[in-house]
Amino acid sequence: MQPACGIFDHISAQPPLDPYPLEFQDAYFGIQLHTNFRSCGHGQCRRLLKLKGTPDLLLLIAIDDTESSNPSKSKSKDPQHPFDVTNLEEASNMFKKMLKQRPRPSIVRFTQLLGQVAKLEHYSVAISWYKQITLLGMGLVPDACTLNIIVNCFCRLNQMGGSFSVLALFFKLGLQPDVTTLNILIRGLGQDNRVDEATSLVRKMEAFGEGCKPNVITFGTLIASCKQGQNDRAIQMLRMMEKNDCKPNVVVYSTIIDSLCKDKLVAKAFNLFSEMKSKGIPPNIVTYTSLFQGLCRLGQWKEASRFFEEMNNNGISPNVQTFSALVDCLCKGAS
DNA sequence: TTAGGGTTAG
Repeated sequence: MQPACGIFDHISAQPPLDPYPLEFQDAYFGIQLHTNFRSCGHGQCRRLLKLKGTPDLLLLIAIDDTESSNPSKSKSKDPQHPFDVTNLEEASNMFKKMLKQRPRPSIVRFTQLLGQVAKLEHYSVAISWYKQITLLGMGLVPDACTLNIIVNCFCRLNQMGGSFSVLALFFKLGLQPDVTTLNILIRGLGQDNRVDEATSLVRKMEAFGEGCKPNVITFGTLIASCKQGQNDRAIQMLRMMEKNDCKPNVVVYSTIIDSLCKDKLVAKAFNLFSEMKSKGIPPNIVTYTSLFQGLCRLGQWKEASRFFEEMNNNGISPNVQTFSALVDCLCKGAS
């Protein structure tokens, strides 16, 4: 319960988890109440609320752990081939089938399906199905994979209160969030224009325990959350990651280069381009396209043409984005 | 042992 408390001093969540600091004891019920209870009025939800503060949930977890710790039992249950659902209807049919199946499929199997639904961008559906399978009546207890998917679904829906409720649930269930969990939250905060909080979270990540050290994706996400006009901040973050012994890669550099080009700071972008090459980080088609577009937008056709040639000489072939950028500039009459 | 996170156009 302890590692995250300090972090919440700097992250504001929304009801029903106020006030801080969180004790986490209401987390499980909080998320149900937050997303389900108000609208559904089902008996199951009422029962859930009545159980608040009792050890029933823990008992249930203990029962589930006993079952899943028996390898012979769990192995025979589920063939582990991935689902091949291409649309929501197929996924929905599969979900209904799984609900009727006896013995009931494991949480792993349900998690696979939730992951597919989330990939299809049906985030609300994934959350709704998650709630169904974790209601006490079904007795399935989510694992860290399940929760990561749901944290991401809330983030994608721009419902950060829901995301942080699920983070609290990690602790409630004795699960360890990992760097990916936190990266998802950082992305969500950034999209919600809460870059200060995202930065604060990055600085405190290691307090979450082992496996939560910020990585190149953490910084890449944070840098990508800097909107136009925040290039200095993005570059500061680049330096911050280097100080943290985290080597920037082509994605990190390309993100900043693109942002500089969009702000017409093409010379600065080329400085970073030189910097990355001097560090042995080879630019890719994204890097080249951003710079090429930057030159085209300024109407620097000679330079653009020379740069296009350089790109080809370096074995990078233009793609549809490269040509679209060119066509767009020509149509808009940059000169 | 299943899944989840960062970059380019219009």
